[in-house]
Amino acid sequence: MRQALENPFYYLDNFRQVLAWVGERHGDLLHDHERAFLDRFHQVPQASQALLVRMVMRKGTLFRASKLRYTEIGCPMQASVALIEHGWVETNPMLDVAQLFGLLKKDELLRVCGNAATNNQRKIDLLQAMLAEHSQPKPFASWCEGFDDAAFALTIGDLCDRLRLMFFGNIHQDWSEFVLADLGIFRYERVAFSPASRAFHERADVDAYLHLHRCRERFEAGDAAEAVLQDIPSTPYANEWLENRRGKLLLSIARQCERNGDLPLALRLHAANRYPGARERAIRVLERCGQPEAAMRLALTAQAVPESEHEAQQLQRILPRLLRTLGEPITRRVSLTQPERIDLTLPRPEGMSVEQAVREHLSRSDAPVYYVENALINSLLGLLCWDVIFAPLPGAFFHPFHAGPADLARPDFHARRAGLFDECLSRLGTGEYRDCIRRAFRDKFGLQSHFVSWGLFDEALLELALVCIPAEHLHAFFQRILQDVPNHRSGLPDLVQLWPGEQRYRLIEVKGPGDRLQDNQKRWIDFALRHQVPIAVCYVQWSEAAP
DNA sequence: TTCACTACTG
DNA sequence: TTCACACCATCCG
DNA sequence: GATGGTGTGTCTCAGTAGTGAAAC
Ligand SMILES: [Mn+2]
Ligand SMILES: [Mn+2]
Repeated sequence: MRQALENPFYYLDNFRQVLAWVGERHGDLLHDHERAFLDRFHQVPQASQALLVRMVMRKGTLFRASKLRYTEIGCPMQASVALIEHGWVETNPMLDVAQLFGLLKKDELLRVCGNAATNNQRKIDLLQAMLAEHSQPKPFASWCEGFDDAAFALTIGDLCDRLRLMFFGNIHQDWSEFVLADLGIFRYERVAFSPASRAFHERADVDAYLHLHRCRERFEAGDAAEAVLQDIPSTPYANEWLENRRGKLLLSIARQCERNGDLPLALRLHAANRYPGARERAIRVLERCGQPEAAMRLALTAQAVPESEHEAQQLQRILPRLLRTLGEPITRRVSLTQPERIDLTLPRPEGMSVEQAVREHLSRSDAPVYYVENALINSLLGLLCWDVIFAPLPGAFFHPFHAGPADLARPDFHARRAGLFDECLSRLGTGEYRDCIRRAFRDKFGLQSHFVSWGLFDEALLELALVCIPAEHLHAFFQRILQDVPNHRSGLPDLVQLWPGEQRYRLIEVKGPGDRLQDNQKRWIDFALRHQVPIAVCYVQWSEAAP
């Protein structure tokens, strides 16, 4: 049964709220015709407004009247009149064969094209047959003579995407955020950000975001790299956030060039890209096209000032290989201290992961084991530093549906809040951190946070963790994560075992047959060994052969 | 007839 | 729009 | 065995209706 909201036009209210919000805060970033839409929208009948919003919220831009039946709207033909007058919706649109296929059911398609098509073939094969036969688009009514139905095309989808982007500051949050929040499915922290807060300050930035997004969609849809590249600016954006997005897209396009064998283009793109990881790819491409000297030069440049621990780690593998290629002497790497190794032979569990099997095997009544991966440490960090993470710094929050600050993944995330974080983490030195975490757990329970996984994390585990994990360890964990949130929030071991009687714990990374430590896991292991954090790697073999 | 998958809903 | 694992190819001692 | 790379499944709110294809 569906939950009931008292207002059947709830979605229209939400849409109006976005229009008002954007009009108030982003009015100067709108063109005249866009502002005119905001004004005129309120002047059409309510049923027409509602029908438009229903279309905006649904997938695609083409709809049949028979599929637009809503009790609160009534007759869609009648409601569409005002929308067509304003040009927001087009009636009887031209449709090519592919669009027609999206609109009609299979038996209807067979009626439309009474040719050699038979009911036996699948719909996708029918499309192939019809594509060859009908190349010209036709209006819906011409395709479907004798159908008692009409078709509409939404023409303001792009404008609504723009408004949504200006409201949320990203393209992946959609109109359903409102109703999900109203129903209590997603609950968000209330952040006291200033009324002047907004996602964008320049229209050109909105344009650039939308443009990059379209380019990415084309690239992911299979458009040729060269074609997409022609539309991506070749010079950096002044806005650092957008430049980051440009760099990320260029990195994935250049990697596709690597796969296609276009190494010169890949190298050119990587070399000009400041996005993290691009320099490493440039080194690898140079290595691959037989330029070990150039690869070595770039690798040494990188080693002098590595952009991240990840890059330094890659270089430790790349540099010896390059030295060998160049015939230079290799200094053997000193083998670092290794984590404790556990070898287990277990019966292959059915319907259970290898991590769960090890969890059950190692669990004791006085030392339970939890399968937490990144959730435990990140959640403790998110709870202790809740108020810092949700502090209303300029530009960090600008709508009611944030699970974290907008600059969470930026390099200066920690630096911008250094004082606040220092003060917050200092509580780990006094013992008041436990009550602080408990209080956040109770007060904030269920509120969306990028750091806190409420589902994988209950109060029993919280108490055990607070008893068993020393404050100094928590401090070291948190510092490392905050130093580079996107790179360091992952790679933590699968399991944690807690001995409340002895106030100790250990982390256990499980490796089944064929699995091996990943780079980010190795970096966490190195960290743990440096900080005397008990850590083990558990290698599992199956005691019987696979059936 | 059943089942898998998608779009839609609040 | 994430993260971790499963699996494959290649190279090397 | 070490390394690099690619593909896959898991997430997504839970429940419902519609569609199309496979099972029977
Ligand atoms: Mn894992
Ligand atoms: Mn593991």
